[in-house]
Amino acid sequence: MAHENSAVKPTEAELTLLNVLWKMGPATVRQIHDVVSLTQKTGYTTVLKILQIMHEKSLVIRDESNRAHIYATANSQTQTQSSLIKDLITKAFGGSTSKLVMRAIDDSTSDEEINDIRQLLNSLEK
Amino acid sequence: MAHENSAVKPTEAELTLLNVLWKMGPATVRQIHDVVSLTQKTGYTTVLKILQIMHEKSLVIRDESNRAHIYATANSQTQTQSSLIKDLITKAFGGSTSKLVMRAIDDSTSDEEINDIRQLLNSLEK
DNA sequence: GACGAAATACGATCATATTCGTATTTCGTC
DNA sequence: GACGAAATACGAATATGATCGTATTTCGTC
Repeated sequence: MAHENSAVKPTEAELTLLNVLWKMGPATVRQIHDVVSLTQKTGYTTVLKILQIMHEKSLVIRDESNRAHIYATANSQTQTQSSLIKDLITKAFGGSTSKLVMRAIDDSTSDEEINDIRQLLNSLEK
Repeated sequence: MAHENSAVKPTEAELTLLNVLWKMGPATVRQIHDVVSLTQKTGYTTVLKILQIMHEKSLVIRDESNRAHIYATANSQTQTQSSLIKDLITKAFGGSTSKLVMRAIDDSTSDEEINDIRQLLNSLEK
């Protein structure tokens, strides 16, 4: 059976906030804005508005029991990453996961990263 | 020195047309529209307009020597794929290529694809 | 219970993407 | 060189995303 939310692809601004939430865990708008402000000049109400929209889309959940609502991601980082990769594979790699992986690896990856990847592959072997 | 076009990220509609051009090679608007029409109900002038915008953005080049202009991609499929992957790695994987690769591989890949990937890794070994 | 700080809610503005209708241009054929 | 088919050019309408100003609400403190 399909998930109701699996089709919702976050926009760029939304993804920025999801990244913050994945790093911090549940947080208030104020806390999220403080972090975002370190790297961007985005207004407080802009962050608030985007979070409200994300709530409508069920990209985040929120605890309204206190005055300052506490936001948290509705889906795990892993789920969202998978969804975004899947989308890219479909739209730019003709549906081929291996083509995406090969392109990613070809594009300058450090020896350390190559090792990480090889170990994962070995662990998949029967 | 930087490439003037390396920063231009195609939109979704644009990527659809790039896919057609990569498959067909240089083509007229008519030819591109015919292919797109197989899977979508998009008007001829819509395809034309998007190609014109892509030309302004230098995502495509065109030969205007004949009445029906012939469009071709400005960048290779590989370059564009790399650019899109890089963008996703930055925005959703904290800049880690190996994390993206691991996620892609974890997400249900066929045995055949796993073998393709492993062979690529072996070829990278010294 | 009034005040004020800090929060949310709301709505307007601006930017970009997408779509397509209509106008104009081009060129082969008669 | 006029005609018509088929192309491009142009502009408008619509949708979505991003931003922020202002209004309203909330709640602790006096």
